[in-house]
Amino acid sequence: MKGEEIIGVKQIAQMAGVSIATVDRVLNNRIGVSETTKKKINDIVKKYNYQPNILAKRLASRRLLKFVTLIPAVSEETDYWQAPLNGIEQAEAEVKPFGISFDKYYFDLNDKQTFITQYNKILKKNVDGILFAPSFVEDAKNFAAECEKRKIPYVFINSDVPGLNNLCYVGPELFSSGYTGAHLVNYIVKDGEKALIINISKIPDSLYHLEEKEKGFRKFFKKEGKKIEIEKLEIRETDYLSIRKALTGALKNNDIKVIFVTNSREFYVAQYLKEKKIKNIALIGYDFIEKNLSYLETGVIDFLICQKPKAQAYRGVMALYDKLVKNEEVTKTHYMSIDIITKENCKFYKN
Amino acid sequence: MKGEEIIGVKQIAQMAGVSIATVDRVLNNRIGVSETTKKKINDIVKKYNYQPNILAKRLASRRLLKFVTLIPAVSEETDYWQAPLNGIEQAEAEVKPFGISFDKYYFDLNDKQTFITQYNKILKKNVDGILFAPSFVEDAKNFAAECEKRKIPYVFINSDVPGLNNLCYVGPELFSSGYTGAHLVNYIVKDGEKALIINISKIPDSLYHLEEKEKGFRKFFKKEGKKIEIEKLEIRETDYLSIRKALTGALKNNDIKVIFVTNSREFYVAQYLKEKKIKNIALIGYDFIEKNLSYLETGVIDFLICQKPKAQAYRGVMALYDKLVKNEEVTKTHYMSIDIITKENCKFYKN
DNA sequence: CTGAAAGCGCTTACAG
DNA sequence: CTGAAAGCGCTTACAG
Repeated sequence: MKGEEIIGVKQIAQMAGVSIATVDRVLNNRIGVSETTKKKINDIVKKYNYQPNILAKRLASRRLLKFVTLIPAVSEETDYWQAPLNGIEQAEAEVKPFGISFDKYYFDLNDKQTFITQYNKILKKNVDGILFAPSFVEDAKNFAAECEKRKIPYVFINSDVPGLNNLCYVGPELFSSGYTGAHLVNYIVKDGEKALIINISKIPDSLYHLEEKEKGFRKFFKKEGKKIEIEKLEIRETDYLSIRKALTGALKNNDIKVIFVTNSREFYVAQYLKEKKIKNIALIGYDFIEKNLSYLETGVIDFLICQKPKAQAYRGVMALYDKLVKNEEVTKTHYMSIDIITKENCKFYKN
Repeated sequence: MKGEEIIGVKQIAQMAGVSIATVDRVLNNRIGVSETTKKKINDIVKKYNYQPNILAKRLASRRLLKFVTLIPAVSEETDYWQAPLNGIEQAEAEVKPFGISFDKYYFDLNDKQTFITQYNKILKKNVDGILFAPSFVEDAKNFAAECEKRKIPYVFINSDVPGLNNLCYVGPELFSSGYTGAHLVNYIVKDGEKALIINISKIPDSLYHLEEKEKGFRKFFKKEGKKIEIEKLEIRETDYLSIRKALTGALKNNDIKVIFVTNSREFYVAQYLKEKKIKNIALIGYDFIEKNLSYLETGVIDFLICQKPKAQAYRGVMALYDKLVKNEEVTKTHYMSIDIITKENCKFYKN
């Protein structure tokens, strides 16, 4: 910090009166050094605040690392997972020169078995770090257990599975995102008026996540002492026709002021509102995906709550890198910011 | 991309039937290579998509780079500039191992002369890249001209000065941030009701920026065809007493529904509203600074519009790095996202 | 216009 | 338990 001389292994070796090979052994906690020399070297390291040159380290080390990622495939239904994939690729480009290679695996969000098949493939390989989306909670736990058996650090993105020894989690804090959504809703509904929460999903595993958001949403009004009416609609299909039918039922003879969709499927609701030419219902939902953006721009959707899926994956990979290459401590939980996107600021948003 | 062999200077030299020194000359556009060999080498580079190993490059190059930054000092009045400083320091830590050292200079936002004094000091040194906040437009232009004379690339953050040959600008797009603010206001005021815009500043140079935001703000209502009344208050002092007086005048016998402050000084307005126990006026302003946050948390301030000042500085430094170290093209204008911060999502925000 | 050699700060066998 | 030497992929003088 105060402009000290920068020293290297050579200088340390000289001062300690040993060879650089011995210094290297101490620096990297390799075995086979007497306690006396070890201490002598460590003292010098401390005194001069020696910082290894990471460039030289990676260049000299012929050891290559293999990172593996396992996330949902981009599907026709949603291009959401394109963003995390982009984040992985950005990280890949950045750490490639440091001798790290990537293997990318994908599973089908509608087919739990594909997740299992893929993780079994991964476990057969020689990998140094894993990043995955634990979309199917139980299977994710099994995968995690296998990783631990093999002492492979693993990182979660997008959703967390508490109670495991993952290196870290990078993603949203769901409760607060629902809570934030409620604040926005609060500018739109008045006392006595109605809001409608809609959960659209056919994967049982995702219900937990949706309900966390819902809890946050409800908590806001409880805490603020607002007397709005909250209705709820569960839709267990993800095709427009089913959703259309459900909405027709729910909105009939009903004076809903605002709809809060707990995941990225609000484009279906928007499609419905547009089709029926309903203009006096505000709509808030999640995620910066193509289908939502077009409705945001035309004003059918009022707010999108987003959590930088690209950055999630990028940071997740970098956590593995920090741990395995830089040997740094990693913060276990890294919550993303809760971003509020409107028609006006969306063009500046980096998803 | 398709798992080709990774080749290095050695392989290229071998294939071209020359020495690696010659390859190096071509790769780095140094003089003294015949056109024939140059072409031969470039063809191989292209054919194998040779990517230089940046680690080895920096390690081998004994050339050190000096980056200089010139930003406002953190003052009693506002800790805003702490964030960009943190961003610079983060970038510094990251690129230090690549042989880059930093000199940080500061000026007083209330004293234009300090900016001039500092930049003259900088110009006397041997520097390779400069990042600065062009708060005083004319003086910034002079500084920029000197940089160009010396062929030193320079980057702007926080506010732009169009028409110059800066390497890039990283910061907000002001018009759109005002426009976004208006959208939020629009949920609060109804037709026929009143909004108040307040510009608080005593630096004439900053007025341009405030007015850009104001233009965006007004444009929204014009475009949406909303018939709200917009009043405006100019305050040319930045102490509470002056502001208190101005507010008392402006709010007397007036039914303002929402106040939009065009910079970070809304904490003064919040202080006033709190003091006078006025609860039915919503307040929107700029910037994630301590003084605003406390009012945000108690609900006096409804929304804060923020633009990641830390990331601005970080990205600004990295632009110099990309240009000078990686020899990459740099996008000239890099607008930050326009972030909407509420009581609920503020604790997840990374300013 | 071109090449042989040393070196950047580390790690990695190998030898003792 | 320890050291001498080669090498990672580049750049930098120096010599021709």
